[in-house]
Amino acid sequence: MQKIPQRTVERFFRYAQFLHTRLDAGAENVFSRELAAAVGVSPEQVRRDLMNFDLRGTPQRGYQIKEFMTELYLHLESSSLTKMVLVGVGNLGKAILTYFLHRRPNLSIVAAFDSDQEKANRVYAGCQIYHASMLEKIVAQEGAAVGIITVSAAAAQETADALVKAGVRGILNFAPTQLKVPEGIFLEQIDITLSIEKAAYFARKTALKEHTS
Amino acid sequence: MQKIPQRTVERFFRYAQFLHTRLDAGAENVFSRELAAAVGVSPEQVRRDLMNFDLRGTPQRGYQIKEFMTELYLHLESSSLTKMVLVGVGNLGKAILTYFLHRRPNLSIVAAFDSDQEKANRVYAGCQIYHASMLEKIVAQEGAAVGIITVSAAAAQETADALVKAGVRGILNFAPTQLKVPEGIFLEQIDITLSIEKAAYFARKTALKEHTS
DNA sequence: TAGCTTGCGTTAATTAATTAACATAGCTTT
DNA sequence: AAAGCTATGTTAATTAATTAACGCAAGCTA
Repeated sequence: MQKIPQRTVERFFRYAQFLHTRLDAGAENVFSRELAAAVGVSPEQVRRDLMNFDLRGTPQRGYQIKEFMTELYLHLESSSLTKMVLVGVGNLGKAILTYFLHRRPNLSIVAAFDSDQEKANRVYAGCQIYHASMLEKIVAQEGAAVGIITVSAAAAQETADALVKAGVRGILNFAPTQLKVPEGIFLEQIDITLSIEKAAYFARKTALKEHTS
Repeated sequence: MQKIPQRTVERFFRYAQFLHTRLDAGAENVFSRELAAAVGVSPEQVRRDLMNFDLRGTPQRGYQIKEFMTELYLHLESSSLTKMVLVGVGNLGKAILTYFLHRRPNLSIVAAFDSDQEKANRVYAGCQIYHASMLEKIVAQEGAAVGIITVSAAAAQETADALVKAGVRGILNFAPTQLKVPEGIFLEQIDITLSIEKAAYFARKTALKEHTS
């Protein structure tokens, strides 16, 4: 199986999401241009992505949605359960716990951690919260594959180190710091503040363009 | 002034963040390799980015941090205040309001909106919450440039339409749907669920690689 | 059944972005 | 003051990703 670039994988998940709604709506077939419109890319890009699959479409009908989804799930390996943990039960952490609760059947946040003794030994959104000192033990015990970091920037690196040490293979970092992780560990950074700043920047630029044109 | 690609702008903000900490630590100069390590890119990339600036460094000293920051702020236009609004005061919306409160001096969330009558006419994290029906009026009145969408996927598009109609030029969308906005409006999508799925996917891939190697 | 339409599948071209390479100028050292 | 070291500034090369182009097969129409 060939390695698929990150951007393409993202689009795969979006295709899957859209196909799900189409299937619920009773549709059996779908065209590349519909997928393109739903995901915000060009039809050519969709067809290009589909070269990764063993899937044939036809003119007039497009692709069979069921076949398409079978192929997608095969590649995305969504059939197996992936366990995740969350570290840092602040506002953002709580939001993610609530938001993500039972949203995806094959993904589960099996434990949360916080360094605050007050927050530990409680249950939030159906998720058990432990004290941070228990992190390595429980992550290893559960065999969690992904760690979600929602602690402060100052504590993010040591949290990441602990997660890696405990055996996770992927990290999703919401703290506004660039983390260092060993080779082979997947790292995704989501810096909300940075995104807001970026949006503000380009919004201003747009304003400027209107004035100068 | 030449147009700067989105990726580069992101790095600029990260440079700014790092330089701020260095300046606080009493440093006066900085090398490209230090910036590179802090931001997670190569030193060549840093120097390449700096070609956008009118800034000279020297061997042995690197770049003068103060000059660097002056140049950065000039390009990022961080001196002017940008007003933003947030729509959807759920868990995520509250997290962002709290998280972002006074974090950046030149960015301000001036109002929040929710379709729930219960939530309206209250103040959360120092931010006035209005009923959604007030959106267009207040956005236009305040001259907000950026809208942050933290409503459900179903309500996201109509929210975006209303924001655009009211005059915002940039939108940051946290709802898991691809939005359509007119040409010239900046759109940034942050799909947390998608990112989590992606992290799970690559974490599994990494695991697989270890078995087969 | 012949011709026409339509949208797929693939190859090619273009564009963007990253990485590498290297000449240059400033500082240090002796 | 000359030689050597160091990290910059820039150009070139490479790589990745998107966009365009177009032949082709499937089904519809008459």
